[in-house]
Amino acid sequence: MEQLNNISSEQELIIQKARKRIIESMGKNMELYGITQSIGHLYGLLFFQNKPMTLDEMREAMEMSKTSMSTGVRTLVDLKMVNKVWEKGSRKDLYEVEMDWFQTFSDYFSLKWRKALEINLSSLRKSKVELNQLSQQYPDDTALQGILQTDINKIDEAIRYYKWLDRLIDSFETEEIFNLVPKDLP
Amino acid sequence: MEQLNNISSEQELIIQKARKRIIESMGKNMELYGITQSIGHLYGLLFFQNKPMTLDEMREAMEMSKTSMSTGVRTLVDLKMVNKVWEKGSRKDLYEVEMDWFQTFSDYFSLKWRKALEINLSSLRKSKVELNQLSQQYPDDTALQGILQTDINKIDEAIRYYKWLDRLIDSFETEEIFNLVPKDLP
DNA sequence: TGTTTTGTACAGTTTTTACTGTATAAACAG
DNA sequence: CTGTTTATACAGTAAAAACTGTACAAAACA
Repeated sequence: MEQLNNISSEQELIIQKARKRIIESMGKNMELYGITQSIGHLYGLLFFQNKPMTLDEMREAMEMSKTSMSTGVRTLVDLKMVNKVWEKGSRKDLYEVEMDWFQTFSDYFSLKWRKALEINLSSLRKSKVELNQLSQQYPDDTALQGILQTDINKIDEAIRYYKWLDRLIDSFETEEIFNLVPKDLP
Repeated sequence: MEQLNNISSEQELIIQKARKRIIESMGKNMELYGITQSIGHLYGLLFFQNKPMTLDEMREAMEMSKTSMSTGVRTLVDLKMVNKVWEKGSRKDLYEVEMDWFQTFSDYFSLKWRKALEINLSSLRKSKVELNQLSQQYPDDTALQGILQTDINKIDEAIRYYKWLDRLIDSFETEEIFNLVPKDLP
């Protein structure tokens, strides 16, 4: 690891232990971000690396295959948790963590939430149209109307929720959320 | 399904199709809530059921084992997405969905986020103490101090992020979030 | 109390996901 | 252009998760 060769091994041990605690804690909790424990661990490793890392360095540190490092780091890049960086002279790809966790957090949940929102909202609306058409077709069928009204009410309530979620996501994407819930207390 | 026997089979078909689209859409997106597709599907089934359901009814509708229904519905109850309800006369357990999706959403993410927050914050603080101690022990070792400062800065930035997340979760739990991002636009 | 019904623990099976090693395509240096 | 290095596609294997059926314990009823 980077400049740790300038200090005593006793000191290094303490630092490594302190880092390891955090890295493993990250690894455990990264399932929240839908990533596996070992990819979470990889993230933690990159977090404390003070320079960009190559796939071979990761492979060595993680004691895993290069293929796993390649797919793992790609996942992290897709989630914008890690960035690919360029360094002249090196023909290896280099990666480093995105240090802005506020950004990472809002990127991740914006992405996931919006994906679910779009699919669900589209289904809800399509079904609502069909039920409304059926309703207009048999306006005097009270049994039918009762059922339809129940379903349409549920759909409307769901749509109401998704409209709210849409605005919440907007507040993440525009960073308005940091006005509403400030990064630091005054 | 409940009162669907009072209407023509042609009408029922349209309703079932409309429901099915939504249920399957839910099933697909429920992985966001860390639940499997079939449990998501079960949730969707319960969503359109207009009365509480027993395990046996679920098993029949889902064409799955009763054991799976038992574990599946238990997962949903743990996540507060489904409630166990009591009905005199029946000695079977009955379940129905929590219809307040705002509540479901904030319960789920409060729970998950807070769990991760507590574990990570605790590791970060513990490691920070150790690094600070090491720093005070060798105040003149510039190589060491450089490394320590870098690590401590990272830890501080992470702590800053978690403090923010803590306040965000608070706003979910106190429902203050609905003042900041209102459920309905005026 | 004994009898019946209901939910779940547990072990075994199937399916899915994570991971590895090799083979190959793409990128680069000379 | 040729030779070398690097990342990844792919097929196979190992590990994990989802699901099932049986067997049993807890609860409800008579």
